[in-house]
Amino acid sequence: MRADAAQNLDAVLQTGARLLAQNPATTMAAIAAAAGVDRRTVYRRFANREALLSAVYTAKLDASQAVLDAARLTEAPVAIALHGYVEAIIPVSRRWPLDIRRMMKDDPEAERRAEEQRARLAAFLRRAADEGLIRQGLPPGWAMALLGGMVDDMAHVFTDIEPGPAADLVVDSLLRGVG
Amino acid sequence: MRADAAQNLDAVLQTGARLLAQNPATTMAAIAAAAGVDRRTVYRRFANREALLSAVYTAKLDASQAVLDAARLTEAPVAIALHGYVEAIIPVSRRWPLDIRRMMKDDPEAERRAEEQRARLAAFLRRAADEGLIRQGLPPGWAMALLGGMVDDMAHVFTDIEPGPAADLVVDSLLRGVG
DNA sequence: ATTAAGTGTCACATCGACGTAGCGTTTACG
DNA sequence: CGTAAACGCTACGTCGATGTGACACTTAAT
Repeated sequence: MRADAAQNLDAVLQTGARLLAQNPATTMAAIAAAAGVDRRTVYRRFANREALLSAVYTAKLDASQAVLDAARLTEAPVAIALHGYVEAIIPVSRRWPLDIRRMMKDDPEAERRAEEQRARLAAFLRRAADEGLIRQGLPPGWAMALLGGMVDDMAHVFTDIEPGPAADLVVDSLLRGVG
Repeated sequence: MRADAAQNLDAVLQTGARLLAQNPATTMAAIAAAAGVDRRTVYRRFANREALLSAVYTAKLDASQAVLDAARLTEAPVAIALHGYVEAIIPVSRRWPLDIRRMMKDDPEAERRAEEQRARLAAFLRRAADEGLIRQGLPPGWAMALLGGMVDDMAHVFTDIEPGPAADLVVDSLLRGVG
């Protein structure tokens, strides 16, 4: 692939992720215009809208999978692993601000990968509970829901906080609250 | 208005809120079908799609405003007011599961009311910080983001937890965390 | 029972988004 | 340089959603 083509493709993916996050009904024409390319160029890379969506999902899933792989969730001390994971996943969420749950319903492969990644995180949080970092007796999934929500807020609302301090605040708020 | 007409209108509003929450691009025909009504009937009550959307927003804003009015946020002890507010807002969020931020961009009046309600809640949380229930030194809006996220999770993910226990868990997790 | 309000159905026009085609031009890369 | 790849542009057909109109029917309320 030619260098300019690769750059255009990346621009389309990035821009598409950003616009589709703001409005899942964003048109192909709007994405093309915002990416600075002709509408026809988008169709040259992606056969149809579905294919573009799928490519954006894949890009996000690849990035978050890389974070999971690097976080040593099963070996490292839980507190360390938790902080490292949060600090690394925030930039990914900022670069690919898509809402997974809402948009992947019609893409079974993406749904499968997302579910697998959720399972890995859930296993880690179970370990955290077993080792006493997280309290027992909570509804299953509650800690994960809180963690996901805090990460999303940090990624998309408090956009001017760097990943490091953001992870500090998320971990502290999750474990000790704001009281 | 005739009684059956009122019932149909309510069904359209309820069904519309539910379907539009799942998918903001839900078609008028789908809403009408799910409400058990002909498409033409929807257009008799609401001049166009915009008007239906606006009516759904208004219904949600009315309900949440009633909760704010009843919560005694400026007089009651902060811990009591917080718990009461959460317990009362969860059923509202379940009945009108719309994502405010994403959908009201083109309805200035709804946006204004939503902003006003956010301001009332923010003022309450400032009082909570002044009185020591919430820690100082947090980024502005962080406590509110956490509270909103927890309420949404409780309303739409943990749907089988009653409002009372749900409020217990939200307040406890917000103030003391899950560590 | 009467009546007016409300509804369902068939039909129609409009409009925007999708996806495709051809053609001339630009540009990266050997 | 030369060339093939990539691009921009204009145009076209299709399709689904929106919104409207006319007419016959049911049904709530007096």
